[in-house]
Amino acid sequence: MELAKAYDPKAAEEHHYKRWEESGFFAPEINEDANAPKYSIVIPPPNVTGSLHMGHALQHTLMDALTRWKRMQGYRTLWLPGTDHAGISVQRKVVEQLKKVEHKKPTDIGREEFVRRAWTWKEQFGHTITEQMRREGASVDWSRQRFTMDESLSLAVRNVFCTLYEEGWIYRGLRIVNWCPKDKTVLSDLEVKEETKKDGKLYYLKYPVSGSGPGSGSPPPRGGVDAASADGVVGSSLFVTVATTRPETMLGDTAVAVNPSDVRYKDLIGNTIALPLTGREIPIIADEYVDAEFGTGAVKITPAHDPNDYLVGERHGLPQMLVMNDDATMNALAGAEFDGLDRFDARAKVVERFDELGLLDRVDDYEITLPICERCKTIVEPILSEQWFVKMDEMREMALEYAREGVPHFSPEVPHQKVYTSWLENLKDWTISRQLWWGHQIPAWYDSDGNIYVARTEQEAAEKAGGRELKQDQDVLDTWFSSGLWAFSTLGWTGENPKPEFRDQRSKIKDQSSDLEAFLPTDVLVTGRDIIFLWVSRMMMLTRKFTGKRAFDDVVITGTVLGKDGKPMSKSRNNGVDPIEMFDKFGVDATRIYLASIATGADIKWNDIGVETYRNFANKIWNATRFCLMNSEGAAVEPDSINSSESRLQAASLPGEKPAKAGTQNDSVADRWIISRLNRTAVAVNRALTTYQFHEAVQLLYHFFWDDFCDWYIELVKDEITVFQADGVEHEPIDPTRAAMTRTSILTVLEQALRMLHPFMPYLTEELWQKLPGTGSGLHNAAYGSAEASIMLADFPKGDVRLIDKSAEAEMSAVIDLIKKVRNIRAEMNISTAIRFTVHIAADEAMQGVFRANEAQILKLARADKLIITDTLDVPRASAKAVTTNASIAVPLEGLIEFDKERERLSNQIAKLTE
RNA sequence: AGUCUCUUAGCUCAGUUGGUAGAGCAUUACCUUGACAAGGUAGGGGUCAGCAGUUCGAGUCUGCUAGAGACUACCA
Repeated sequence: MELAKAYDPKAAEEHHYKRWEESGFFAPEINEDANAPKYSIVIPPPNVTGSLHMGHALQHTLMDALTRWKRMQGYRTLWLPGTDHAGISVQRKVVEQLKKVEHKKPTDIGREEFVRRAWTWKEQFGHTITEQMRREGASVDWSRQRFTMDESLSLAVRNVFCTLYEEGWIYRGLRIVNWCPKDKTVLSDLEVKEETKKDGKLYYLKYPVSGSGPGSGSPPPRGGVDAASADGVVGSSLFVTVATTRPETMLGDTAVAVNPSDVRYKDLIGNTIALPLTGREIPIIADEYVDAEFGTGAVKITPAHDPNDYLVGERHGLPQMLVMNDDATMNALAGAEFDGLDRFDARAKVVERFDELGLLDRVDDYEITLPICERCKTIVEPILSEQWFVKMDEMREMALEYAREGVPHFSPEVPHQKVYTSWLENLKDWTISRQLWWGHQIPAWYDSDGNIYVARTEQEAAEKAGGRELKQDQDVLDTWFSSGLWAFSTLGWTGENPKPEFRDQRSKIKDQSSDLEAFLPTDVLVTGRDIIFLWVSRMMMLTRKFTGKRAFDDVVITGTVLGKDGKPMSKSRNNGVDPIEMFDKFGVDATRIYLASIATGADIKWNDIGVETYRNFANKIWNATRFCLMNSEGAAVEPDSINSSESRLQAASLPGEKPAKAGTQNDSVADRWIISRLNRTAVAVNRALTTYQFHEAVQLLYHFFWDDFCDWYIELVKDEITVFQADGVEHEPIDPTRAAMTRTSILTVLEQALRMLHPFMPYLTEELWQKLPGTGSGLHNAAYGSAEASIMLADFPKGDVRLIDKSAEAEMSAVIDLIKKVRNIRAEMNISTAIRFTVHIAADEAMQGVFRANEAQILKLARADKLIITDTLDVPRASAKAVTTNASIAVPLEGLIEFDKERERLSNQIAKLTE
């Protein structure tokens, strides 16, 4: 059999996935061993907003490598796929589409129709995502694919909500929340990001103190207290100046606060302010919250528009005046003059009016960080609003207890283990309601008196309400609420007992009723650092609360794949790299193994050249296999020939009998060496994967394959196995028995290497494996004995430390050293490769034996025609000499080079270098 | 402001209990030798950001300095 001259990824990628999937290789049921240990991963469900990006490709590669590795080891393996409904993101996409295509607003078509369109959107992009994952080679069990709004997962959501409500862990309350005026919904703290504005302003507004005048006993004006000038603007003569970045909120001020120990204001406490533009009187209060050193030491208090002010207001019983609408325009409470104005127009107008009244003290440039909506970048407005919250007191403790035991364990450990723990310690309540239509509608109903009935179904609510007319809460739950259940809701947990049957339509699947018992806790979660708090922490809490188990033992945090400019990939920067383009250009396998070669958790600047390197590696693997196949006559893959030390010993211990298999006592140093290297590599690869050091595994495999196997082993045994030409006729190798044995061992070593590469390069390795003689289901891990043959079910090499042969490695390294030094002499002396010469070697007795045993290989690879091996060197003066760790070598140069020409060349070189 | 990370060859990056610096790409010379030019052979190139300390010995441990970055909190 002869392969094409170069590897064509597309040809290999075309058919294997389909066969794997259709043969059920991805499902845990493929495992025939009832006692097999289990291994499970749930995928971080991609948002159904669009297509997958390079970050997904990275995470999927790592998850797939782990899954394939464990599957090959005989684990009952489940990698569960699915997608997330991504409330806000999808809602926004659908709104945009509606506007663009039909020039309509959501309210024009109504909730029901809107949700229907969102489902259509989900179908479309969910499909795109699953097709991309198939291209990636992801060995996920599609029969268990989930969506966060599946019926069973939605049931789980309702049950969790109701249980938490009944236990008092969920409550409805009036709080300052983050409000996005564009999306018109509340956001959790984690969905709010920051943006630094260098051109921000700090406005100093003068508030006239009521009923005070000069000589009324107040202290000499200092700090923010101003004696009024003669203009007597609003009939007052004393001012308190406050500083604010949001002047428009003054319309909702209900107090001015000062520090109780601030002597400047001491006598003003208890007085009132005539709040300009509103005609309202507000008190001057004392509160420790105020920092006397900052600004003027006097703070306007707007309880309905600022979290700190809210707390001050609570302490002092201040009224809460909400002066904005949900789109961040001012409302009627702001006054007729401002009603309907956008918050920024209102700001300008407030400032303008203060200026007109002579109450604008000054405006400073001030760098300010603004809260912005993570999704739409709109400036978030803190406002007072009634929402649903999850109390974090008990939840926090549940996660913290685990954290103290080191669960989950993060890789890399630094800094995530610590950051995760300290974040938990300072956790605030979680706002879970969202003013959206797309998502899980909150299972709470209200009667006309405002009584709340939280129930699993409308019927249950109606019963509780005793026949009163009910209206369901219009809000939906935060996307992360359902995501937080992902580790167990995807495995069949619904909170119902007995479990309802949602799986009827999936009749071809065997009994999965025990998925929850079998696969929870999952083994590892692979995800990005941006959702450690949003998702990882909540899964730990909710999984423990509802199943009593850990969601997962380990968390692998991947780095960020940055654009070529070193910045995060984004549409606005136009620095994105589409995984599909890379697949097309370099192949899926090259892209995958490149992604796996990145140090765990490290950010990476995207670099096509990195992928190209592994594309070249793929081609190297292809061509090495091509060579082995061209010289495979009479041989086949036989793992026993190299793997089982027992059979090797056995074969060697039967005197007078010919070895039953290749690779026994007749092993050459080269054979013992490559077997040793193979096992050393296998042990190290397993260890690297166990500790999630993917890049290390990749490096080990790369160098084993390219350096040890291709550069040395193939070159060393080439003559033994190659069909050669002489006198225009093809000849079989001189020693056919030896050739057959070596051909078997080279094929077997190659096959072992392909198995180890499979988790990273599934397509290439399957393509080649299928072509090797002797491969078949007989090579499968015992758990897959009767399955159709595939490398993905082959037994993953464990590596046997007993086969690590230190003396063979030492001998080979002496031989390699020697060959390299001779080659170096040739290159330095500028001797043509066509010229063969005599090499003198001086070494101790043991090493002499080693060199004699490998004389043929040394002669060939050093392109020498004679070795003279002695105790001490005895060579003419005109010899090139070199020293290795174990030997001194010399090559007499007489007749090899023309000394005159060499002298000339060297002096030219000297001249050139000293110019 | 707090916590943390990074700074290693021209470029992109590995370096896991401290023991004489590694890879890929780029580069130089030679080689179209029957697996592979997406290749082979042999090179060149680094006071591991700086300073001080611990140690027989420091890229690796400690402290400080200088750059870069991340996260959390606050910012009237």
